[in-house]
Amino acid sequence: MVRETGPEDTTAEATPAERGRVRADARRNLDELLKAAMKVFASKGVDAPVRDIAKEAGVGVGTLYRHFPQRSDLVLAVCTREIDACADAAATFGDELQPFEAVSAWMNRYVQFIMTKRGLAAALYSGDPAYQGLPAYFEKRLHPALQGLLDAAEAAGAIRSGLKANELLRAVASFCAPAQDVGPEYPARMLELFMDGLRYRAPA
Amino acid sequence: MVRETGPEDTTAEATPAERGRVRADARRNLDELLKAAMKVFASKGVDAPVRDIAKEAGVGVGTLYRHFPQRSDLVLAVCTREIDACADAAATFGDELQPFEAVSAWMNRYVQFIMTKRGLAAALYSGDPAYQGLPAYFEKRLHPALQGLLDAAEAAGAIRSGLKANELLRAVASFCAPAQDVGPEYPARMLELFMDGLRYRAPA
DNA sequence: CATCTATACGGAACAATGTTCCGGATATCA
DNA sequence: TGATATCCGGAACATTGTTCCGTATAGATG
Repeated sequence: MVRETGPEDTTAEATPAERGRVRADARRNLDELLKAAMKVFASKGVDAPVRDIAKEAGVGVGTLYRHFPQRSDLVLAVCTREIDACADAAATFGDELQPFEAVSAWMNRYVQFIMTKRGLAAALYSGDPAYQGLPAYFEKRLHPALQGLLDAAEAAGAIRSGLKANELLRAVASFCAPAQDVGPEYPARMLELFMDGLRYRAPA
Repeated sequence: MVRETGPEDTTAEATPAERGRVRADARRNLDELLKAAMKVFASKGVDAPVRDIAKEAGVGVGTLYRHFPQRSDLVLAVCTREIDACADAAATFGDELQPFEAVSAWMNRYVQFIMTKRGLAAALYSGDPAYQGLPAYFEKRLHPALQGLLDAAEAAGAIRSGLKANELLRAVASFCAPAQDVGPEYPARMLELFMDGLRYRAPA
């Protein structure tokens, strides 16, 4: 992260990656690392040792740290990637499903995302400044994704009007929070209620 | 934690503490450790190293681990103690203040408790089984504490009726959650609103 | 195809921290 | 005062995040 002080590099190349020249093995390893991290985080939680991830990726720890200078950078990258995947699903559902079904399908996708990211929630609450930007990214990607489906459904008269995507996201996330007295199917039931509520006052 | 397998110990003495005979220095050290832990957790967060706590208590790590076999046991003990302190304050306020003022004073105390235990919230959300019982203890102590004050205030006609202590606790805790766009005085303002709401429909 | 160099890799080594172990100190009792 | 159950201190061990550097190699060049 040290920048050379020559007069010509204030605008252009600092690192090979930024010059667009990345060795093929580097790119491949970065991909392996991300896949491995997702797998290990899913099975052992976000607190899994870095070495486990490196081993799963078939790579040394040095390589891991070359791509992700801090452990939190890896966590961040995985989160970002999964937020993206969830957001991108909206476009697919919007294309392939009826307006209301698209909203419903996406909300289920969203619940699944939230439920598998419990350890991550802990990281957020920990106050580690490395994760400060995540909530903003979460909102930046997921809000428009849902709002688009909502607008389409409202335009089609399939759901009531005046719904705020952010409020739905927050509410659904909140009842996905862990509780000791309810079963794992609880969030799904609550979401069903929610979705029925959405269309209860639909004009059409 | 290993129990000897003799036939006579199924009902009685297993450890000297359970026989009621604890050496004075042991009891004193346990107290020092708790005080030290509270101080260190408050200044460096709940992730502070065990050695720091031992040093603050003027004690070796071995001693710390004798009293708290796991790090989480120490955290647990501190939490329990602070929950107790908060709950016990209700009796004091109930004795010394007018019914409504008692409720108000305790709610402020509760907010203060919640605000200083942010790192702890992270521990809870982490899913570590060591902390599984904490929410139940939280509810067991705090619910009756507030309910008592609420009942007294309602009986005196100082607040509206039908309030559920648990709902108030949950709601207040929820707006004490960290948010990046509000100042530190936000919870206090919200609580003020809440308290005004409490007496708005009071009969007297 | 051979050579060369910037780039990337692997894993040993280091540092911080939770946990265990045991020789020695000491409170308590007779 | 002496015996002994109990407790203490801190060195040692295990795990995990992070750094370092000698080695390997992708990709360019001839």
